[in-house]
Amino acid sequence: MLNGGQPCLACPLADCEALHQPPADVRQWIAAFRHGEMRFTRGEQVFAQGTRPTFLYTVLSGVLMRTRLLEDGRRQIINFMFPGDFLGLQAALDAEMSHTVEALTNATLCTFVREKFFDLVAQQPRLSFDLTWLAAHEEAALEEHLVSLGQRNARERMAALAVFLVQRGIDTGIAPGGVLTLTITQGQIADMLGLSLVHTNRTLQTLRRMGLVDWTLSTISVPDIAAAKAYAKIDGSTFSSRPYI
Amino acid sequence: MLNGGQPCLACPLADCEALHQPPADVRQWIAAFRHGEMRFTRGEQVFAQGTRPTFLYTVLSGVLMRTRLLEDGRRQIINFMFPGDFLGLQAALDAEMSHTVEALTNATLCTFVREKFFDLVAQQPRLSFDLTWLAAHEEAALEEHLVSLGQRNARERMAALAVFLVQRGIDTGIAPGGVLTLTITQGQIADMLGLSLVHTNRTLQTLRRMGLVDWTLSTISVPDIAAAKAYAKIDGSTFSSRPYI
DNA sequence: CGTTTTATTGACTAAATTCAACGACAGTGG
DNA sequence: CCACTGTCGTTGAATTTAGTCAATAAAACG
Repeated sequence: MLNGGQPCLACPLADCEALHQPPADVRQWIAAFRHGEMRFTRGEQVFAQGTRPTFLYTVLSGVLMRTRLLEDGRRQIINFMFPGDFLGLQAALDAEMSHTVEALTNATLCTFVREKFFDLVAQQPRLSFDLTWLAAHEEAALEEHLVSLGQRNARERMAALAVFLVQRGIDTGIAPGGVLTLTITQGQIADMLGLSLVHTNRTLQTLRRMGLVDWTLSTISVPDIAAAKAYAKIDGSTFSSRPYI
Repeated sequence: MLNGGQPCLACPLADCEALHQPPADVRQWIAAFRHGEMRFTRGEQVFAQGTRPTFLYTVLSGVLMRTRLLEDGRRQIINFMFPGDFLGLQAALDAEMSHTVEALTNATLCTFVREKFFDLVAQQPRLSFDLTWLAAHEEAALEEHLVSLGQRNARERMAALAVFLVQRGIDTGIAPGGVLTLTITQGQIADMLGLSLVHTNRTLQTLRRMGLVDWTLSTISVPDIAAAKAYAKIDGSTFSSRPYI
């Protein structure tokens, strides 16, 4: 968890096909604007529900999850965060975080000082626009999860989640050959899908037997994405091609 | 559905306590920027899933809902939109709408031309900031709904929804005395909460008998909001005080 | 090699869905 | 004024889905 790190000119996201790459001048501006880099190890919290963090983050590498807790201990996983995602929009607006963010793998984050957020909006409309793009995209993902929890049964939900994770892995270049190496326990799947642990286990076995997913503790892949999408009733319109920040 | 209408200087949202009011110069700018007003009657669609609309909207009066359809007819209501809310962020970024927006009451919307959206971001950082605020707030609402669908049982879900609707009605000044006059059928409640119609009916009766909600076809109120929040395990941190646009 | 976490299984219970009617009510046209 | 139609709400019974409890097996970890 330290500052410094290489300048933006060597940003690891520069190779990412899926992101727009900013022109040189904007890149210079970001290099001056950003605060540094931080590393988090698997299981570490980036920020906690109910706090007002000092920093905002962009994911440079790694996968994280956003969770929300009820007082009685029940936990809902809201979404997973991949390279290129922005963390802390609520904090940017001086609000209390409504959720916790925790690293699922070792992760490197690019840090920004929260108080300077308005400068970004005022001075870099293009970056501001991209941030709005990210927010709209994130909202669409939450919509899709709402559809899952509200309308799909356990098997459909799990198939939809597998497709979502693999797709994001492919889009962000961390799932070579369509195989995403990411440790997710069945307990975490249960907390994401709103199912009990036992039912999650049985459902996962069913999907494996059906040949719809190939999902173990540490890797996820979907042999036939089109078939899985059809099974889970996911419509084709995935919008891709992501902006930079 | 016509243009014109009164200028922003007489905007109906000007009286709304919960919104920041822009300074005179910004207000002038908006008056020139906006396209006009449109009226929608109950049941009319503002835009449809899968399309790229020409206009973006701000809700001046009325209540609307955002829904998402699966091919087989299952429907999930994503959220309800109240005065001050912004519609079409996805469209602003030239993406296809992932959902349908439909008026639940007669509604007046302030219209903006989609192509000019970037001008707003570039010329009015403060408005851009507020838009980001709205997006973050909307995301927090979706999070809360995800928690409902994933972790709460039918009774808790319904209590949480009642509290949410009444709270929003109060915050936007359309629920005098804490009573929100809004026609929502049990079928719509079912589609919001991911429950069957029959179970929705029985759950609603239970909540009425428990005295937790007073919810009929056309009005919603919650006699003891604190008690209902405790019952539904809603934590206190509601963030209010909304920006303008 | 023990310890902890994670996965799996069976038996039982609770929650929610489905199917199938029926009732209440408002609007319409004769 | 009254039958006709459509929407919305309500009820009972049977069924399915998912949750709970309790125990064991299998990996992963130091």
